[in-house]
Amino acid sequence: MLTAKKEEDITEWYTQVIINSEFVDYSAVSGMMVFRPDSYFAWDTLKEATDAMFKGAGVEDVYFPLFIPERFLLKESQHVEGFSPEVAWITHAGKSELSERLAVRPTSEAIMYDSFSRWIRSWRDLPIKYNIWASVVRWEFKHPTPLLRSREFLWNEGHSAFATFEEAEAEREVILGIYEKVLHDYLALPGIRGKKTDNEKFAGAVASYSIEQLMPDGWALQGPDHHSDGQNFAKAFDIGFVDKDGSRKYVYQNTYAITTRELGAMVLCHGDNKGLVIPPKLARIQIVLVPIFNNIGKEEVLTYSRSVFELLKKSFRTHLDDRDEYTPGWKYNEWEIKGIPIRIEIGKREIESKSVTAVRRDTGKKENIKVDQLTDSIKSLLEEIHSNLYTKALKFLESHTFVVKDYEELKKHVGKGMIQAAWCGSAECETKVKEETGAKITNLPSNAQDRAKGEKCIYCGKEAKHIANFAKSY
RNA sequence: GGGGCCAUAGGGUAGAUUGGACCAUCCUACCAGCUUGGGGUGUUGGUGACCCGAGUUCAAAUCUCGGUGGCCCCA
Repeated sequence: MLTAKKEEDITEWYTQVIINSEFVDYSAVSGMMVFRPDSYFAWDTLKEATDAMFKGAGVEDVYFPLFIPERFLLKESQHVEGFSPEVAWITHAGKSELSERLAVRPTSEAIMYDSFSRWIRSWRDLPIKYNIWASVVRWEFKHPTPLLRSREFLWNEGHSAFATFEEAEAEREVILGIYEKVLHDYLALPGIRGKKTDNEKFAGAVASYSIEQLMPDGWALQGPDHHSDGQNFAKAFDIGFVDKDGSRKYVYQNTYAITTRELGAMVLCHGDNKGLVIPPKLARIQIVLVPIFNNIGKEEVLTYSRSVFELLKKSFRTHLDDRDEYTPGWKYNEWEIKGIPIRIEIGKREIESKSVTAVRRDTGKKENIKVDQLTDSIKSLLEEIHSNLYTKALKFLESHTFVVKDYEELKKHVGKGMIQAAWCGSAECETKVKEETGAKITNLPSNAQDRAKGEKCIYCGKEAKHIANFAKSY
């Protein structure tokens, strides 16, 4: 049972929902969590869908070691600086101390690029478009939250190498397009695509782009991202090739990722005071059948329920909840906490009218559906649920995106949503705003940049170069 | 990075100020049975816990120190 209300205490609500729904659990290791069947199914589905799109874009899956020799991690200075405070180290094997410490990967550049440097010889070896599905460990000292900030999380790590800067740049559109499609089609979540500022870019990158998402408490969460590494890593790891003209050049590289954090975003955005609301495509169980009987009509109801179950099972992930020890009302509540998209109630009335009663998780609306139209009706109902979830999330994002012209106005909206304001591009102004308001620049929204012309910086008043999206951020 | 609060069955709690009567309270969960069944049925019986280590004491869930873990606020 949930006691916290989402609109009153969202952090307590979040904890109660993910635990009580048996979505995830805490583990004995601080900051590290357990994916139970429902959350792992959702991730696995997301992963398979993303992977299929990657493969469509010519990306190949590989796997690299979990451990990275210390000397590799030290090769790119910004990279080291960014990650070293959070690295977990392997120092011993059994009782003997290792001659060189091994880092548990916080990200895989250092181990992958050592191989890249040996594999790439000629322009004919390029481009390389590799991806690994893996988990990484970042020993965060901020208070960990399951899915949103875990010390170990699952993700994809795309790593590409190109002969030219132009080719590398062209990849960004493809990958971010895939991520937006995954967010839209599977998680039913919108986002704001844009460039990160130099302060906020990935450690070692030349430029980072992200999809920023807005949570119901008015805070922003960084979603999937894509980084242009330029030749930084290529120079540090000596990834060179002989070009057509006979000269030796360094490759241009990109990296990109989507993580299990998205499941946290899904919980926050779609969930309600009854529990989780899982978008149909990510639901391990899409439809749950609850037979309603008393001792007299029991067999009849169960027989009818089983026939409906056999029918639905052919097209949907369906579960028949014929447990005898719980009442229908109890079952309704349980499946609602778990966020199952559709509940079907079957009792005497439904048998008489050769129908079922379907109840939507997202709206709670009940409707009677004749059995001979069941498969088609359920199919469109699931689609409706998905698009309703997306539309609601999009409306929330739109109604909580504030375009502001002066600093006082910006301050008023901090913590209440995305705040778009003109910015001169200086790190000083960015830092001052963050210090004074707590809001940072999440990114520079791609679709808003044409509005920067003629505007003045929200902080210093000098000529603006960008429209920046300010928000308090997870 | 700084400050504060907390730790008792699977979950939530009482017991602590005043160390003893506590083989530790209550709700929930779990197991067995009966009952019930269109929004968390009722009932009987049962299972299950004092975060870890050291100290003080005749006696520690309770006091002291250390550790570990969790939560909140500020940067």
